[in-house]
Amino acid sequence: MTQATAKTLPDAPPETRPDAAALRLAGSDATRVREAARAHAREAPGQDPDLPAYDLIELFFFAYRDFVGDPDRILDDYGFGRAHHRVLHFVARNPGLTIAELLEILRITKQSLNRVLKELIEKGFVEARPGTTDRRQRLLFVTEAGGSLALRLSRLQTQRIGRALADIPAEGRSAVADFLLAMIDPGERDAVARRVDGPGEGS
Amino acid sequence: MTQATAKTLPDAPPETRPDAAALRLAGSDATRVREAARAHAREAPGQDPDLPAYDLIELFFFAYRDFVGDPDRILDDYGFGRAHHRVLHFVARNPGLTIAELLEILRITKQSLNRVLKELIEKGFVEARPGTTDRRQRLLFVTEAGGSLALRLSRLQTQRIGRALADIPAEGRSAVADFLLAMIDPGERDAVARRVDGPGEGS
DNA sequence: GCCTATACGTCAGCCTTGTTGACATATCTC
DNA sequence: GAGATATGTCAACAAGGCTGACGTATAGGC
Repeated sequence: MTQATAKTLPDAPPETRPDAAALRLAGSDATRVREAARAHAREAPGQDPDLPAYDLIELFFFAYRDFVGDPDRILDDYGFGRAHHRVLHFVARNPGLTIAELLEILRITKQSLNRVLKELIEKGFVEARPGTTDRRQRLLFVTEAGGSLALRLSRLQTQRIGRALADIPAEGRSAVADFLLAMIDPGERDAVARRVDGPGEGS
Repeated sequence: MTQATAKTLPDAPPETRPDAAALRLAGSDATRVREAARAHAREAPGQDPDLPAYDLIELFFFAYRDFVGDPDRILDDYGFGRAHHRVLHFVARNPGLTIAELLEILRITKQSLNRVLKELIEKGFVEARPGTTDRRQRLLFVTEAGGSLALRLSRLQTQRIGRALADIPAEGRSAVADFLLAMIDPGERDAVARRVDGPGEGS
């Protein structure tokens, strides 16, 4: 997981690439240009696609890396990876989830899902029961152990989020949530929004 | 394989588990409790670790997935993956970057790095030159093609970010940046902040 | 001018987690 | 009863992490 992007320095087109030293020790001219571009980018963030939002791109990258890093360490003790985490999380959050629904959420193949799901079941963290109305389906639930682990991992991540939000005023906090939601593909935004707040019930 | 390292998996007594139907069709009592908890979580997001911030956890997950999904499609045409993207990005952003520095940023092993870096060099997207002061080092630069690709990918991601920020007021935007920065491990926050705005120069 | 530490490359093998393709089984629906 | 659907499974493969071991060139201290 994990990823980033790229860039050509606005003031340094690659073909004109000066020497290494020259680039690194770029004089005050280049510095001034860069400063101006940066200031502009701050006013109209992402509005001008010619000025990539390098700051947010990289912040997002590093933030996400640390965000998933917390659980990773714990999962390791159980012999689980991120894939297990995702499955465990969504099953915990959506009791009675169907295989098909889970595949839809995770967007992986059933073979990939089955590998980790099988392990979660064998180790007693997840349980599958035949559907009541449609007995071909397998409804997924976390066991007590699974629920505890899922909760523990969620709390870990929640703590990091809590620390990050601590110094942010209320309006800023909703801006963060709005931003994250708006980063999602428009087509699935609604589905995610619905799933995110209150999966247990239509409410 | 998956072995629970030196750990006795806490057994999950299936008998304690409530029935599937009971869980899914939880009555209005449960619904009311859930509503209350959700409202509370909105006021004090992440402050109470007993109430996981499920919304932000999941939003972050889905947002990041779509965020890296854009470049993925393009990279595919070049036979590159996310690993290539990361390398290309940081080399483009930090001309003259050293192998050691890149390893530091990416936090992967040199063997992993070398695999993708070699491909990027062979395909003419990245170039390595011996260091001037220390000739053991290899200073990395993007070629013209590399710069273009990097820029193209950054613009793609910038567009998504721009759309996401479009409806967010100025204060909210800085809150987003603050949030992302604060999500990063405190220890490396400074290093990232420095790298993020203006890697070319100490400025 | 050595000698050691450092920067980097490389070979070999392993793991996780994703993929495709083909096929099996149970159950639902018409 | 026939066909669609939900799921499981076998086999093979790829990307991108990892460890361990070892090789080479250069820097730097003495």
